[in-house]
Amino acid sequence: MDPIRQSKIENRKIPFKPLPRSFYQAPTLQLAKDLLGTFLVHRSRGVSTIGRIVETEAYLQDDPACHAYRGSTPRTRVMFGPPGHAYLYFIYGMYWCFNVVSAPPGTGEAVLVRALEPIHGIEGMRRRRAGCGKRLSDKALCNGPGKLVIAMGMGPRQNGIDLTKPPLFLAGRAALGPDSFDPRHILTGTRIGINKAAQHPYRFYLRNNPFVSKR
DNA sequence: AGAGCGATGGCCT
DNA sequence: GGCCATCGCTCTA
Repeated sequence: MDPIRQSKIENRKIPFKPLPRSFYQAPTLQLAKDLLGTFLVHRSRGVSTIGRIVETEAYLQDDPACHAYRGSTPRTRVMFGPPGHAYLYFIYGMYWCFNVVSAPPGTGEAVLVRALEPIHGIEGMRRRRAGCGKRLSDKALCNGPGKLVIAMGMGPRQNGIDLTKPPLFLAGRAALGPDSFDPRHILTGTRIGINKAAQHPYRFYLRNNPFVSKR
């Protein structure tokens, strides 16, 4: 995004409104595509951090790669709850990953959010992501599931919370105005970093988008 | 540009 | 005890 447009977005009063519960009632594979182009908004201590979703992965109940494949456990309990809630899990002893719970209660499915385009609160993102002391580029802030959780100021506290109201919610594709999204730009591929059921085309991302984790 | 690898700790069998 | 929906660094090209 060009710097002029960027500063306009940074300066405007935040008009973003939460999507309703009905948005999350689509089948999980459909929801994974519907989430592309929507805005993840986190309001914390009076400031908003916003990223636009550019890459997702679907995890289905009958899918061996899905955490819920073997049924509900203490960790996966929220995946079996109502759709439109946050599921965050701890991975590799270091990182948290953010999912949108989908499917009706009793069915354990979710969509992993893998990458965001930074939209608002970018300097805050850079501060939270600056572990090594180097200044990260905008492209490097949210191009991975562990990275975006850090950049957005999220963590285990958000596990299980309702995404249809602040402080953490999604806003529709039109939030920046009409024509800011073209569904024909959605590409499909295989999921990243898994071994089981690796052949399923359950990854979705935007063509030529510089903020996805991997082309 | 891409392969290899260590860090690090919870979860589940 | 093995696995893991990751990341950042180093080494080779």
